[in-house]
Amino acid sequence: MHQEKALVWFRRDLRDHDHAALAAALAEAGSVYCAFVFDREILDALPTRCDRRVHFIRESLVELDAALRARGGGLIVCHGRAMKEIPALARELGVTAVYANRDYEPAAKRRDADVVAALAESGIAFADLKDQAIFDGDEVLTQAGKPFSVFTPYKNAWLKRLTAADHAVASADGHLAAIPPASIPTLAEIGFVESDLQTVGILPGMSGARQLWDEFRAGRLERYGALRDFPAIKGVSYLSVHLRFGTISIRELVRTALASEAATWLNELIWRDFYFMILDRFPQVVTAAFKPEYDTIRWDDWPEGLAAWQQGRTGYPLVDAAMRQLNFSGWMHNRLRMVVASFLCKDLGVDWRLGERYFADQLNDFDLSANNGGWQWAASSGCDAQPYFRIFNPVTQSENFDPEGRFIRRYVPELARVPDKYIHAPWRMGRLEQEALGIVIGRDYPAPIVDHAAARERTLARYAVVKRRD
DNA sequence: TTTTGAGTTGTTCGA
DNA sequence: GTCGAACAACTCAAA
Repeated sequence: MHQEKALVWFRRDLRDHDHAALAAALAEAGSVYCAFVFDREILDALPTRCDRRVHFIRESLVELDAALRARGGGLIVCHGRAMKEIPALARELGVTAVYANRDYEPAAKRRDADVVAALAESGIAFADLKDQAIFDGDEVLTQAGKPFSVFTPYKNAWLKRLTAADHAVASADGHLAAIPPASIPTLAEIGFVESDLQTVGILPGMSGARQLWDEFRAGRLERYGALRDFPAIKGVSYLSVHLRFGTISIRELVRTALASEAATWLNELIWRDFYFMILDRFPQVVTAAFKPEYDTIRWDDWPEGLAAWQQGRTGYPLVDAAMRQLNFSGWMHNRLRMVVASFLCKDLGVDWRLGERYFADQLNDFDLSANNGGWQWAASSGCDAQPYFRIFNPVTQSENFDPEGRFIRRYVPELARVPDKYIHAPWRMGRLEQEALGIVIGRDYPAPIVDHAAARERTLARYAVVKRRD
């Protein structure tokens, strides 16, 4: 296929290297334009006008534009409905094809189908490329040709299928079309205000990704398996937001993980593919349980419980510290995502979808596939082949993964003076001791909102409806 | 078709 | 406090 002029539509892939759609366009077209659309359909649905993700995207676009300009091109940035803007821009530029990287979310698929139809009316081709994932939903299948629903056999098949070509750099020589000077809208121009991105230490763009990646690769990749479960320790990569917006290439991460024999970290990257696959092949998970029988569970309608969880005042220090980390920074350690998700579903008895929604609003790295997969796993309604379901004990998790309470004290400063012995369950302190420390439970820090042992019994009863009955 | 081995991250109990 | 077994008990995926 040869195109005279082509347009690359950037979405969640804000980089100019190792980029499948850009490489394909450069290889196949004489001249390539680049564009991004601030999609009103997405922006208007956000709950507030101060959003770190919009801020992150905007700053990343400035850097992407500069990188493209250094190569003789530049980025055209529109603000409107993508399904109108992209076909209109394609016609205006006179391109014969639009290239984009494939997206697996149901809403994105519908949008892209609309764009394809509108382009077709003008005789313009649309090519979507695999870029977000190493393997698409139809590439790693069971011997019966069906998608996997259990991770480990999926992972084994994924690894068996992998060749160097699957993680090769996507690059091509070609010509970027020159465009007039930068016209990237400010946040104010798209109806948003500045966020505290810098304050919470997030560096956007390819340069921000590069800095984190260099640091992780040089010093921590090898120790990831040993340190990843401790939220007080700098053990993980912190690259999630960059993977979300494509400021770093998944292929580069996989290449390095393989070369370093960093199997535990590679597993996490395979989980990412797994949940892309699940969302692609089972789009009903967006609203329903992956295992349908779990939709017969009756959840409690408890707005005050949900609010206490959201605001980090459940009286369980690790849960509260984790939620406050999320509220403060837009990020939460993965171990804690499991702890707080389990707490909402299995201690408070609240529908996992409400927790999923809160994470969707708060997480800088929010990705529908991974967030939904994680919540369904925590609620036991998702992809987990265990014959029974797990109920995390929030105190035991705290003792195991924040043994000295360092993480707790960082985000729940009112407990700073509580001795290590009681930091995981401060209500166990005697009244006199509480008063001596000046931390009275119920006055200076909440009493536990539920008793875990009792909540556990209620959950066992609540979940009994999913048992097979003969 | 039937059988077999195994499943991200756990908890509790009793020695 | 530590350790190993019991818990619960199903369904996936391959042989």
